[in-house]
Amino acid sequence: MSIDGNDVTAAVQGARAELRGRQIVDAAIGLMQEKGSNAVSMQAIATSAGVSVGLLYKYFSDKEQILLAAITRVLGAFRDRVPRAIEGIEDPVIRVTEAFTEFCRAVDDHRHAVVLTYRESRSLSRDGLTEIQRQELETLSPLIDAVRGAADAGDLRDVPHELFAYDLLVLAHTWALKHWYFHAQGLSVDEYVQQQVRTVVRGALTDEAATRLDG
Amino acid sequence: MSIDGNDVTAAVQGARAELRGRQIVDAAIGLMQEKGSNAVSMQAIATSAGVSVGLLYKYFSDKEQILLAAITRVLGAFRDRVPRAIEGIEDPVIRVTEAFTEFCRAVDDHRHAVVLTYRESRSLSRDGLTEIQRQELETLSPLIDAVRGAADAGDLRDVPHELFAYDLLVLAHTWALKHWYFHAQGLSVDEYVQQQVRTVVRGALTDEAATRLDG
Amino acid sequence: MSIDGNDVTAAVQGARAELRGRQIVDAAIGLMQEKGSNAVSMQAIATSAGVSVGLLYKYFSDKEQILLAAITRVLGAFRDRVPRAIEGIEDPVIRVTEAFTEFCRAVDDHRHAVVLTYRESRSLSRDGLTEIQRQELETLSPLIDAVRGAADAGDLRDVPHELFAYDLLVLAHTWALKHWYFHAQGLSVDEYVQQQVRTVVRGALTDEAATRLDG
Amino acid sequence: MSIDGNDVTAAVQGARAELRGRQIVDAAIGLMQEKGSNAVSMQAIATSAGVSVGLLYKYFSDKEQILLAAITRVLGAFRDRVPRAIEGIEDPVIRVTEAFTEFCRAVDDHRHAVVLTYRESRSLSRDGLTEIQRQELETLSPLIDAVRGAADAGDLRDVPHELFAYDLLVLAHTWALKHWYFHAQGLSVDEYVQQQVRTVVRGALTDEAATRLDG
DNA sequence: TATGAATGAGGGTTCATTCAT
DNA sequence: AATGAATGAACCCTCATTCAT
Repeated sequence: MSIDGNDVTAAVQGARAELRGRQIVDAAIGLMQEKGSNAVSMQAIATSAGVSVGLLYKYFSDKEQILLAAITRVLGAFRDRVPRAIEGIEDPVIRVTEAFTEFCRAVDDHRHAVVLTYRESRSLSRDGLTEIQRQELETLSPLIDAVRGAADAGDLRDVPHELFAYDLLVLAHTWALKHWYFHAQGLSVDEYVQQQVRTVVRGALTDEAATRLDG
Repeated sequence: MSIDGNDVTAAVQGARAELRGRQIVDAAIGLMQEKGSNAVSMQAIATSAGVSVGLLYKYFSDKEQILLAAITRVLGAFRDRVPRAIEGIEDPVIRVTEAFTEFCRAVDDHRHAVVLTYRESRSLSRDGLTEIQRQELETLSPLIDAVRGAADAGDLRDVPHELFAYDLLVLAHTWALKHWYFHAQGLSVDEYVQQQVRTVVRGALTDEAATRLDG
Repeated sequence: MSIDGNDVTAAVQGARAELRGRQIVDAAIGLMQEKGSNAVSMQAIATSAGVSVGLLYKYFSDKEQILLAAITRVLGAFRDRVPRAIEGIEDPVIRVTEAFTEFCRAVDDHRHAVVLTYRESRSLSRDGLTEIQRQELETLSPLIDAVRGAADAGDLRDVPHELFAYDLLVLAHTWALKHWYFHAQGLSVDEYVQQQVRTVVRGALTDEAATRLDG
Repeated sequence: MSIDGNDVTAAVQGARAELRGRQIVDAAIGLMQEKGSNAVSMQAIATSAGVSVGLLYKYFSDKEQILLAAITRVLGAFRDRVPRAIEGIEDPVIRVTEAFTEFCRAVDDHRHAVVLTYRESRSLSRDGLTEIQRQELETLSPLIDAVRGAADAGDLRDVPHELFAYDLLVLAHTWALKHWYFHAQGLSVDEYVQQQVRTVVRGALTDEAATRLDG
């Protein structure tokens, strides 16, 4: 089997198309981070991506789709990184703390993008908003699993699993949302994680599990 | 001490001016609550406040000042309500839970405005943003005090006071930010508070204090 | 009864508003006549009317409303002039010829506007189009009345009344639509009318009525 | 005479070029017919013709040329169909009625395209417009011939030949331009033709010729 | 010959802000 | 003090046209 000219052409075009889409979304994320959301005009995205306004509409049907793609990219990273980080870890408690840790690190890597998720989501249509919320729930899912694992192992006090998992998610987001505060306190992300583990995670554990965590 | 005619006039004018300012900010908050912040145009604020567009600019130099005043008012409510709610309560643990509870209820009363604070903050000027952050710290202050009180009484595990207080603040905000989620779960604000107390506050207490909370 | 300041103010404002509306529609008609329909941009209308783009939207909700108002103005003139022109004329045949004559003269006075009606009507929404068609039927109505009058007097051959009236309307429009042709033939509007009467109207009459017309 | 390889190539290319041009114009006409002329974008024409946008510009220098070619094709059909339809008919009066009938049927086959001719003509350049007018006169020509034939045979009252012929042309166009009206009246194209013949053509005939028509 | 990605001027529309009254 | 008519820059989006491949 050989690859003929058309296939090559198609492949090249596909690759270029992908590249363009990435360029545009990157530009959008970049702008959203540094400027007020108002500044994220199609013109600004085009300029920042180094393409024309018209081309934007070849790759995305309208502005909302660009926003959606940008947010999706960030949330996708969260969804994928957390399960991978706790792969192979046996201790249910460590699975929880490591899931939270990785989530916080992912947030740290996309700090501005997380902020923009909170800021831009309401400028989406109802459908777009629903889609983003669905994706956020996907990022919650690995946390819930880890928490349930700990609960099944008898390591958790009697706390509502989903709420506890959601708290972990929110407190990971908080690292981005309130970075101005923690930064003023001279806190690094690792210190932040460690303190939150000591404060929130440890508090949800049974004494036995807590001893294991401390040890 | 005598009050002459000019003073009276000035006083009346001052009172009227204050009234006008209040009217305008009320209108702005009202619009923010019910409509998407898209609806918060100067024209909409003017109409809703029952004044002319021109008059808005007599009381506020530009739109940012109105937004700032609106956010300030909401944050002010948080700052004032929490200390008042725990006035006279003796038990340090109950002071913490009640402070948190009141904070959540205040958030519930201004749900959309809280969301808007997160959403609009980056459209403010740097100065405006700094001012909002300063005010947020003021709302944090009563929570820190309550937490310190519990710590001083020996009711707290070894957790960082400020971070713990900040978590409570964030989780109060979360009631507004993630209301779509909790609403889908059929959670009322009181149930939310109760579960968060069980999950986060209880976990920060010593065994002795926890027993007191449960009892 | 006296007119107080507010009434005066309101009256003045009302007059100014009316003036503005007229200005804008005049500008729109002017542009539509001389340029291709593409050239009738909101910017062009604004410039031609001597106002800003923004102001256009204070008086008309969107572009379609301006177009609609322009067409309505022209059709209104047709509707009003024809009945007035045949007021007091007794002879049913003369009423028909005079109605047609006046219609043609009205068309001649608004030649370009008639052309624009044909040209722009399809850029309207379905509702707008329906409205224009309704108005065109109003301009047809006096012609139908005149034709029926002649028919009732026994002056008409057996021709379908409405179609005959509609033919007269169309042939009046034709003076505008095909002016390039008649102009090349050196025909004046009065000569055009006279020839059409001889050709179309006379042919619809009974011999007796035709003799009366010729006489 | 010999045809060498290059000639063959050139001939094939010429044929292909002609085919392409036809494809494109067909697509343009098709779009004009079914959609509002809004849909007639270069992209839409290309897609509908099954070629690329770029190729359009190999065959036509710009959009106006495509529009022009499309209108030309439609008018060409009118020019050709009418003489063919009355070929071999002897009676001068029947030649007139049949010419009109065929014209109306041709209009009915291209209803939207006729409307578009009226609508788009002013968006053409002056040269383009002149060309269209010249072509319209070509479609008038067979009607004039038929009318002159009837006049020469003494079948016509004293009516201006050209104007009468032009009226027939305009009333044929009217079937398209005012289709909304006739459609609302439940009129088919054949009924329309029959009524117009009774109203307009019959009225231009001498009594003797009219009797022949009725018989 | 044929493609379609890329351009950018121009379209309609909104809205914070100003100023004559 | 108060109005609201007026402004115009900026928004999102479309489409005729070009050109590297």
